[in-house]
Amino acid sequence: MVTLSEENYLKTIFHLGQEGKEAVSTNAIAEKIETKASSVTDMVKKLADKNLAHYVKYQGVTLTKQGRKAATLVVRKHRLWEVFLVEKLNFKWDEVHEVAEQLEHVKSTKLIQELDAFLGFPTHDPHGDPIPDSNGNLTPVVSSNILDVPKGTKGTLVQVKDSSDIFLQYLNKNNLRIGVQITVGAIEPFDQSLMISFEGKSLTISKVVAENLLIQITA
Amino acid sequence: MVTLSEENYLKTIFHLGQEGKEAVSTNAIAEKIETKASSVTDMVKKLADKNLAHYVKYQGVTLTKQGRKAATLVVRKHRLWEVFLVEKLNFKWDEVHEVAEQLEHVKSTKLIQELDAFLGFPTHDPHGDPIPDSNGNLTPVVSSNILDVPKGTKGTLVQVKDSSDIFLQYLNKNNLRIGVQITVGAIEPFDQSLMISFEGKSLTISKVVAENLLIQITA
DNA sequence: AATTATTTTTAGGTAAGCCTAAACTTTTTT
DNA sequence: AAAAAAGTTTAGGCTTACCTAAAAATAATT
Repeated sequence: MVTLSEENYLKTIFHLGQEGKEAVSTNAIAEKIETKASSVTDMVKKLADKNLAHYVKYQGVTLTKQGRKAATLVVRKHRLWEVFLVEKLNFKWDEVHEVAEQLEHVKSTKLIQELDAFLGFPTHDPHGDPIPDSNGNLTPVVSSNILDVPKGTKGTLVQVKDSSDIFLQYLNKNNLRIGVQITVGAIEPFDQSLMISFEGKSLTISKVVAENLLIQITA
Repeated sequence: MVTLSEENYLKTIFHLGQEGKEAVSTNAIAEKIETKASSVTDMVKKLADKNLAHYVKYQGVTLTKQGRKAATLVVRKHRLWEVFLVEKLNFKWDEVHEVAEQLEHVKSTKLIQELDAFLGFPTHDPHGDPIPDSNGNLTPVVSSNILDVPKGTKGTLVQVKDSSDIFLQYLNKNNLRIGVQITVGAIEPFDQSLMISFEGKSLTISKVVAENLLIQITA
């Protein structure tokens, strides 16, 4: 059995170490989970004992195959619940996180299967993040960072990297939603701020904002 | 803050002491929650400290106004989730309990409000139990035990008292569902088994079964 | 009413998951 | 390459929610 707390650690290691393959430091986990490094050391030993993680003292943690599967299944549940909250219960994309954090730990295979079907087998959550399948496999979104494409590129906003309330609220205010057609404009050399246009309007976004927008090139 | 464990105790005290008004013994709680009496004593002291229960040593527990409200809100969530599982996710009424036990502890006012609306403000769960409103108020089902009405009485099956999987599966097998029109027949004096007819067929049910069926008299 | 049986509480302990403070590694800087 | 800084682990504690065994109170029986 994987406890609620263990699930949160697995998920965090997965997210921090690009799908759990790269070693993640104790401190990084501690910061994300808002706990102390010493607590992380304790837990990581436990995960290693249970064959969910590889752990070498002072060298960081990676997930085992088993650990990665457990992690993706939590991610799957989290993202399916997010879709449910937005599509069925009128939540805004900046309101779903906290509730999905709780719902993701509910244990029932039937529940998640039926939820998936009820939602029409969605492939992405409200932030454009891909939903792992029931085996825990995950197809990465093919997309480009809006800062890396040449001026004049047109594309669809498919994913936002930062899912914090505050960033999503900024996007709301500016009508930037998943699915909008964006034309990339010029980068200001001084501060790397970027001009984009969509839905007939133009908008200048800072470098920090631009770094978090991923588009799928259409033309 | 009320912990998950506290919520389970509150709910149990509520159910065992007819809406929490009647004193409930330590042992009764222990049995229901599948724990030891000594653990119950510990917890009940904690609930009293938090002003959620009245507790007099050796005399059992009742809920305070505050405790009763907390309990009914958990019951409300439990029953709304049961409706969701049956109506939207194709669960059978004998499959919902375990999952609803987990979902009932998710904390989010918006979630439960929106879920209620999404389900069309249901008044009863799949077993016919009334759903408390958002203030925790609960309208009891007006109904009669099928054993207490005279031969020839017609009524609608509105509630089943036992919600255990095994009992519900027995009802499934015999096509007894909430809503069926039942005509009450004769009681066998020897073992108090009871003849009922519905949907054109007759069925003899044991006393134990009959005790758990509540009908609303229609004629 | 006294004894026995049952129920309940108290006392002392355990595991999970967290904490602080001190010790130890690794990395960075000089 | 030594010293300082940063990161990590160990040691020892705390709290929650359990447990067992023994003591105390209530209820049932004779």
